[in-house]
Amino acid sequence: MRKESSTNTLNKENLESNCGMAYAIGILSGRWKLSIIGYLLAHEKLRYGELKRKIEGISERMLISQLKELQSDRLIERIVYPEVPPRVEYKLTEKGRSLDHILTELSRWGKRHYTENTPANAEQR
Amino acid sequence: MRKESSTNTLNKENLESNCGMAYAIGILSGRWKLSIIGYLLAHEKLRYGELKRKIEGISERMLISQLKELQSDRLIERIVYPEVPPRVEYKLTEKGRSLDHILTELSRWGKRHYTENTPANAEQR
DNA sequence: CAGCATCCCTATAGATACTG
DNA sequence: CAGTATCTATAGGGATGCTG
Repeated sequence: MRKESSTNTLNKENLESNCGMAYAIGILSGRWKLSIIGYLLAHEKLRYGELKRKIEGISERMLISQLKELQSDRLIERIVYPEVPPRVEYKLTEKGRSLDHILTELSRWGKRHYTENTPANAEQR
Repeated sequence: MRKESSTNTLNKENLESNCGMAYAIGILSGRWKLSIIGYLLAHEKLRYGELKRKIEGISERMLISQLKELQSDRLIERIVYPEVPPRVEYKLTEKGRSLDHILTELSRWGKRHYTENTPANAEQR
């Protein structure tokens, strides 16, 4: 797994029996990662600034760190154009794109269950 | 979405276009949720103490809170037996179990890509 | 046994200002 | 434009002790 991605971890036992899952989840569950992936699934290529504008609410710090993690996990690719007003584009890698199917299914699952959402113990908190 | 689950959020724009996904991810990305779901997929029914022992490393505080969230999202069901040494069992709901397929695929995806893991910029940090 | 309350520490992420 | 650097607040989560 990543060094200390911290948002989502599975313990050792589960890692052993379920490392694929742990890996997938570890990779996918940063605060904004799925936003980014989602936009890149829709738009093919996006510049840093475009992402920043689309994911309004995210700080530059977060955007960069999430992009770096995604890149380091080889889900996205960073393309630098050596121009004078610098230009950087991000796009999904083959690996990143290969998530499309699963994410679509997950999204479908979500849609299917989103409506029937009657929390059991909503009164808590 | 949940009130302030905070671990994983999608912003408004993305929520609109992708609310199913956001819902799914919001539900699934607590610190230990997938551990719990994983064990319940494997074991059908587990008592509080069993979970605590299996997910060694989790604190009671966390276990309870994750269980509550899962329950409140109707992924798991809490069954209380009115006995004198109290007994509580947790099991997946139909909804929870319906994730099996996707989680299996995700796990498979993870396994497939786990090995070919050569981080692009591992030297960062 | 199952779970809640409290204290407290640390990592995470927000804001802001700066650079190649 | 595309990031970095720093500073700080907050809250997530660990440890501990208590209760029905």
